[in-house]
Formats: sequence, C-alpha cells, structure tokens
Amino acid sequence: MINVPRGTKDLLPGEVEKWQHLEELVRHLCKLYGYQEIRTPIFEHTELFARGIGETTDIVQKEMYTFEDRGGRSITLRPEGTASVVRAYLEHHLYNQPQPVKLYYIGPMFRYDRPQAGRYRQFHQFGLECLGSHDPAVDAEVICFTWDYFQRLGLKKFTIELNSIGCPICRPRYTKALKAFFEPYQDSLCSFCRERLHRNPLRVLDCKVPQCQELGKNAPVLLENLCEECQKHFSDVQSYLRVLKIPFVINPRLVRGLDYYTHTAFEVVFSELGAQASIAGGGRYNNLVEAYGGPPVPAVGVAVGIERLLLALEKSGVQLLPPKEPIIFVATAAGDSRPWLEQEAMLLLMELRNAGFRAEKDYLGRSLKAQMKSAGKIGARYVLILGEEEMAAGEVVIRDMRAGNQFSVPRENVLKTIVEMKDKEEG
RNA sequence: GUGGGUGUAGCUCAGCUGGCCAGAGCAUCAGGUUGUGGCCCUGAGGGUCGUGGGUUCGAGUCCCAUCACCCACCCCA
Repeated sequence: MINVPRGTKDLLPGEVEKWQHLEELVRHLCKLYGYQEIRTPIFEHTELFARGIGETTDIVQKEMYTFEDRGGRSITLRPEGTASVVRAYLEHHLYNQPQPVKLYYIGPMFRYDRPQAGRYRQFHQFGLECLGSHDPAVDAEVICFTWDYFQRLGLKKFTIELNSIGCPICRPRYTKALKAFFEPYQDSLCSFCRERLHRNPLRVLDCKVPQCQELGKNAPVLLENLCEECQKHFSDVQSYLRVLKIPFVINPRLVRGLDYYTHTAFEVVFSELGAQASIAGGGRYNNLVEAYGGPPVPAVGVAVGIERLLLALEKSGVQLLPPKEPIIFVATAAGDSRPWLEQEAMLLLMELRNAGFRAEKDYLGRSLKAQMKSAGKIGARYVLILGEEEMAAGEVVIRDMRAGNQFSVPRENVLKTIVEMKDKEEG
C-alpha cells in the first residue's frame, strides 16, 4: 500500500469545490484590480531561490526541495512565488511593457518542513506582484486587494498588521545600532537570539523568551529611526488605507529577513489558528529585481496561503460549498424491453445535457426500486421514469422527488416540461 | 532538526490488568414478491488490529525499532 508522501494530501470531491470557489474569486478580483495571470514552472534553478530568498534564511538553508536532474543541474521545487515572477519579468523583458506590470500567480509551493496544523510540504498560494512603481498607492492597492478578498469571502476576525522595515539607507544604520545595543547583554539573551543577533537582529525583538523581551524594551525602535523618505512612504500608505477604511494595526516587530525587502511589510493574522496564524504576507521589495541583475525596478507583492485560509474560513463558520446543480435522474423500469429502454435513457440523457441540465442514470443494472433509492441518495430533483407501458403509449413519467408526486407527459414534451418546471421554480 | 501525543473495517470508535473479541454505529451493496426513493427491518462484502522485530504456551492488548498523522518549538503560507 502506497500512501501520499509526507506533508502532502489528496483533494477529494467535496473539498475541491471549496478550492474552486476560492480560485474563482481570485481570478474575478484580479480582473477587477487589473492583475494578469502568469504561470511559471514549479521548479527552477536552485540558484534563483538561493539568491533571491537569501542564503541565510531557513527556507534556503533547510527547507528547499533540491535535487540534481539527469543533466547534473541543481533544481529546486519552488518554495514561494516571487522569485519566479521576477525571473520571468526579467527574462521576457517585461520592463519594456507599460509600467507597472501587475501579475498574479496561483499554485503549489514546496517546503521541506515538518508538517503540522496549517503547514504542509506541498501547500498552495496565490499571490500578486506589482512591478515598476514606487507609489505607496500600490502598496495600499495590494493590501486593499487582500482585505477585499477576505472580506468578500466572509472571513471574520482577521487582523492586518503593518510595518515599515526601512530601506538600504536607514535599515543598516538601525541594525547596527540595534546590535550595538544588545551586544553588552549578549550573555543574557537566549541561545537563539545570540544567533539571531548576527544573522537577523530585528528578530531578537520578536523573541518570546521573557528575558529577551525585557531586554528589548529599551532597544531603539525601527519606526523612530526611518529615514525621511521611508517615513513619508509609510505614512502615505497608512493614509491611503484610512481613506479606504481598511483597518490595520502597526506591528513594529513585523520583520522581513532580507536586504531586498524595503519599506512596507504586512501580514494578515488569524489568531485562532494557533502557531500558524499567518494567512497572508507581503510587502515591498524594491531591490530584488536589481539583485537579480535587472534594472532597478521597485515592486510590491503579497502571497496568500490557501490551506490556512481554508482553516480560517472554517473557524469563521463560512460555508464555501456552492449550491449543487439540480440533478435529473433517468430511470428505467424492469421488463423484457429494458435493453431498448436503456438506449432511450441514454438518448434522453444527451438531450437533457444538451439543454444544460445535469443528468444521470444508473450504470449498475439496478432494479427500478434500487434506481429510485440511489436517485434519492444523490439528491436528484426529478426522476424521469421510462416504463414499458408508458413508452409504448409514447409517454414518460416525471417524478418530482421533493413533492413526492408524478405524472406522465408525451415523450416529445419531456424537455419542454422540465424547462418549464425549472423556470417556475426559479420564479 | 528537537520534544510530546496518537495509529483497530471507507468513516467515528469499543476492545479492563495478554488467552474463541476481531466488534458496534454510520457508509457501501443486496433483499423486504410481481415497475418507484427518502423512515423502518433483514442480510452481505470489507480489517496482515500502521509496519518490522522481540518477550510469551499464547499479543490490538507488554517491550524495541520504524513509518505516518496530530500538537508544540524553530520558521513561515
């Protein structure tokens, strides 16, 4: 018996419909916001991620699905979407198109993590990337999209956390000050933070160990040390959000690991999910395109985790299953002429489907009784019964499964009658 | 990668301190007379008790290992 690989799962009927619904809304909103879909490969040269995401991050250091292909190339299953989009933007010279270029993607991502609630090795994201504009309005648009999307789905109790992590001018200045601040207390920090202090000092402020928190209380605050330009950008983004009436809270400890990330950082948190509370994250990355060897193109983006969103929606009591298409079941009565009736049934199915109805019949050679039973089980709205006698008289029985009554109509009027009943029902 | 919990039919679970206990409900399929559903009744199929070792006369039931899932840490979607 072979099972799915660890950290992956099958999506069965009953569940996929929810995914389809989420995806449809993504596509619909992207149309409204002017984002066009881009499909990139799910694997790339390892170097793309190593350079773009950062050699020092956990993703690159221990979470990548990397392998050598038969040609000896190092290949990695994408752990996130931005790197590929930027690669494609450069590779196809999209910077020569009218700017900004607004793209969205949707699909599987892969990280070799230890699975737990809301965390899988193959998980799914959709994301937006807007390349080519510095305008804080774009930051606001991306956040607005995210908020709009969750709002339309009916998600409750989520929080948009916002921060600015500065730029290559002010952040290094700040991290240096931060290091200088903590260094005298190094021995009092937890072992993780001692490591963090070198790799990513901002994270020390986010540590949960009480002692580290205590020490961090008097540390310099990034938001108070932004350069003028960063401050302006940050306050502009906030102004836009206020005008749009999008609620947010400022979380000074919200951090992005790398130098390519600049200015805006935001996350959408659904606290009831526990340890994996973050259902979306995004921000600006004004230096990534250049880092990949392209022109200096500013950009901002967001990624939404579908599995986590689904969990959050469930906790919000959101019903995602769309109403089912009414089923018309064609049954045949037993008897010597059943083979012929079966052919008639197939023909009727086709007619119904051509007219836009969902139509089904039995394929297990069941008795009429059993056919009725299974029609009831799958929730058929009407059952058309092809009986020997009626057919001989040129008639078909239409049974209304909800009302529990039935009547005969001439064979040639079956479609017409069904359409009439449907129209009547829909008022 | 570290720590804790769990693992019995498709699903939810029972099986006390090791010995006819391999079970229930639901689901599936078939019947309840001759051409009709939803309720009810009857019956059937389906399990190497996660896997592999070990202890024992004998192991779902004890021990070890392994795998998977869940939860937490790390990190993130």
